[in-house]
Amino acid sequence: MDQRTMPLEAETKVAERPHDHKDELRLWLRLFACKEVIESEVRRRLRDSFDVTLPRFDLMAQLYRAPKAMTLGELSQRMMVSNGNVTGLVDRLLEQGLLSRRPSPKDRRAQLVSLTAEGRRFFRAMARANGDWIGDMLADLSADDIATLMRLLAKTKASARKAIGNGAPR
Amino acid sequence: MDQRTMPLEAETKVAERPHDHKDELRLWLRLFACKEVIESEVRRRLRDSFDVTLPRFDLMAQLYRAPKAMTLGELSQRMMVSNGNVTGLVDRLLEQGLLSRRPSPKDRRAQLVSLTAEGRRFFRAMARANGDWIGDMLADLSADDIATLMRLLAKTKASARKAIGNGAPR
DNA sequence: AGCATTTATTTTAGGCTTAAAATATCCCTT
DNA sequence: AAGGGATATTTTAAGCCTAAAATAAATGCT
Repeated sequence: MDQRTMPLEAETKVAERPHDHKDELRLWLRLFACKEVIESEVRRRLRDSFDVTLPRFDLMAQLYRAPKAMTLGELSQRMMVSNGNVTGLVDRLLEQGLLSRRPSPKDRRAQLVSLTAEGRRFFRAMARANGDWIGDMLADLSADDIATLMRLLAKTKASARKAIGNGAPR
Repeated sequence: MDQRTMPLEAETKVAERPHDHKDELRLWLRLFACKEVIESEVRRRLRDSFDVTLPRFDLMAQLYRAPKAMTLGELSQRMMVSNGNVTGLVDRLLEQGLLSRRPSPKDRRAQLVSLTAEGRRFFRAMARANGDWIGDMLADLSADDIATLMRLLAKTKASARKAIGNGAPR
């Protein structure tokens, strides 16, 4: 990388006298707390108003926005959760009559799931409420605040991915 | 609020033609995704390097930073999780010898838990590693970026709390 | 003292989540 | 066509998490 200034500094920075990362840690804690406040309220309202959990809402959102029926594998990828997780969620949504399931015509291992008519209606109602809730909760942010946050959170995510290895492996 | 233009607009805004809150929703999704990238990596590394879960790490952090031993109730309040949750976490940490437990001298219902010497050693090692991980993951953010994010995330949290009822009930 | 209320904790029932193992099927190479 | 590796899904075991009910002890009121 970039070692135009003081090669010795570059060495000692990591090995000898690491910073305490205090500001970064505080930022991480604040990010987490911020997300926690919003998420826990969304979960509570989904439960109270619709008797539904956030994971089920997320799964339905994926299906609602998808142009076609999806396999469980596609669902688990898009939701960024494990396969086994999706199996259970789909089972429970099937029981509720919100999803339908049919074997994939191309692959006998796979199954295609999609929302039923009732599932679509139900999701639309939830999505509208969810939009209102988020709009309310973020109402004190100006358009500028939102734009700045969008930019800096994208930068944050990119930085993390880079350090992790996703997106720019060392 | 600000109604210098078109008082009618202000009325219809909520009741009749609510905005779709698209920007707010996108911000919420990005905040969530950002947190998810960092958190899942921290969980993975805690497991791989220390064979420990994030909730156990969090619980130990509370005890480490506290000046005195704490009751389970205090723990659950500070961690913002349910009482029953703490019961299980404490059980498992006791099994591992990282915590000790004694009856409260003042209240026979309550118990005081604190880190054992081994628990303190172990937590210090984890905390150091955790600080390094977060420092690495957020390395591309400038001091300015961090300051701006701290400010706007505080504003975001305040806005959400206000809408929820915590901090400025309607 | 006696009784109701509150508080600290545990238990219970149910759902979410993962990693790893097990199944079933597909696809490619020979 | 037969075998071997890849892929889609389910199962399993373990842990996290909550709300609500159950216990046990403290507190307050009369």
